[in-house]
Amino acid sequence: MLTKAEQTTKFIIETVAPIFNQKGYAATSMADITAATGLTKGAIYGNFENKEAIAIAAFKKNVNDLLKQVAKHQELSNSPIEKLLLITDFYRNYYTFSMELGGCPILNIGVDSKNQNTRLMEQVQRVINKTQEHIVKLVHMGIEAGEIKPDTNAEKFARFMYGRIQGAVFMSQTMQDIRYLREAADEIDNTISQELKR
Amino acid sequence: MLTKAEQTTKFIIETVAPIFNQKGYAATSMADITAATGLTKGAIYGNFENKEAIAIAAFKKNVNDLLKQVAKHQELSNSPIEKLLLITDFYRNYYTFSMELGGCPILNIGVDSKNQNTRLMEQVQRVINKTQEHIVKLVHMGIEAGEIKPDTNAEKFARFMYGRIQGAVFMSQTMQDIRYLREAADEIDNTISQELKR
DNA sequence: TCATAAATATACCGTTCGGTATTTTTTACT
DNA sequence: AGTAAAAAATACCGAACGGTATATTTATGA
Repeated sequence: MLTKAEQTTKFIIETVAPIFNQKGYAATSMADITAATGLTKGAIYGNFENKEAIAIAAFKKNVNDLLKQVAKHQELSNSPIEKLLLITDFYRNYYTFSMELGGCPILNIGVDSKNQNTRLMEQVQRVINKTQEHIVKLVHMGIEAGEIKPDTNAEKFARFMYGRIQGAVFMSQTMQDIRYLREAADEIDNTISQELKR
Repeated sequence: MLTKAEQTTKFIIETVAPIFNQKGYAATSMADITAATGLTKGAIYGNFENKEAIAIAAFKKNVNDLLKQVAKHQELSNSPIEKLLLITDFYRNYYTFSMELGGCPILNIGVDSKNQNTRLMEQVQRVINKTQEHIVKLVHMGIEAGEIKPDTNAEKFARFMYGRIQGAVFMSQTMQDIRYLREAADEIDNTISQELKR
């Protein structure tokens, strides 16, 4: 069972996570946080050391929600190559999904924290590395399972896949046009079936 | 000849352009601006209506520098398809180039201004549309010149090309890894020669 | 050179910033 | 029910925020 403080901490994070994601670290004020939560500064600072700690917790929450959904979507198949296709399939509907988070946290916090907030920046890089390593692992498993060509450069493919998706995420978000994501997903699928599949 | 005020205005823009690009609108303070320029607030506000006007001027300056260089690079050939390849070639070295601007202005200001500063946001969308329309025009010219397959979907290709590049820009900038840009450029070149070229 | 206008500096405005010490309220346990 | 501990509210801090009215300096042209 959660203590009162733990409940409040959770409540604060869940409430301010989309705000930090939308507005960024510097543009989100303590007043924004108290207004959104209905709590006073005393309550906020009783649960967090400072503003940065809230921002980091909010980012982790957003990323966790995101990665959990991506992981869940991959459970629909046991085949490594199918799992890769399920990742792209997730991003086909990412426009709507990310709206609830206040945009894509990787993109938003990545750009926002660059040369600004080192701690947040490190978190972003950690998540990107982790995700790419997951793709690499899937490729290697696909190779072992005989689904994927053995000479595939897994790391290079991971960079392609992640970079292609993030570009589409940025374009869709900025131009408010879902096509960028759909077309990127289709293209990655084509690459998988034409260049990876053996 | 420029008046004193025009010189100062120009000096302010050139000095603060990389700062606004790095830190974003909210995180750049008037104190940052006075410190960087060595001028006082009186001088700044004598030349600009408010902080937003400085931010917009700075963004336009950065974009102008960028687009001018891209345009210049395309002058190396008269062939539409070669011009497309020259655009990707420009982005091969964009990592170093964009460093001087404080990162990619389209990416940085696009993400920063989203749901924050409408005026800046509109500027970003305008620039993206303009650039994509330029790519569309090149494709159409390539078709007319018999260089490009007539059934090419120019708009879709423009979305692919721009989205692919911006994704690589984000990844290279965030992960401080030039490979994303190089590999994206190579891939776009392959697409051009394999799917567009007739 | 001298008056005028343009440009810049100074000093200050009210507000908001992140953060904290203290008081009050609520919770949990005997 | 009473009490100790935990949690939240209040009231405040100094600093920084964007912006402005006014004074001072600098440039310009007769």
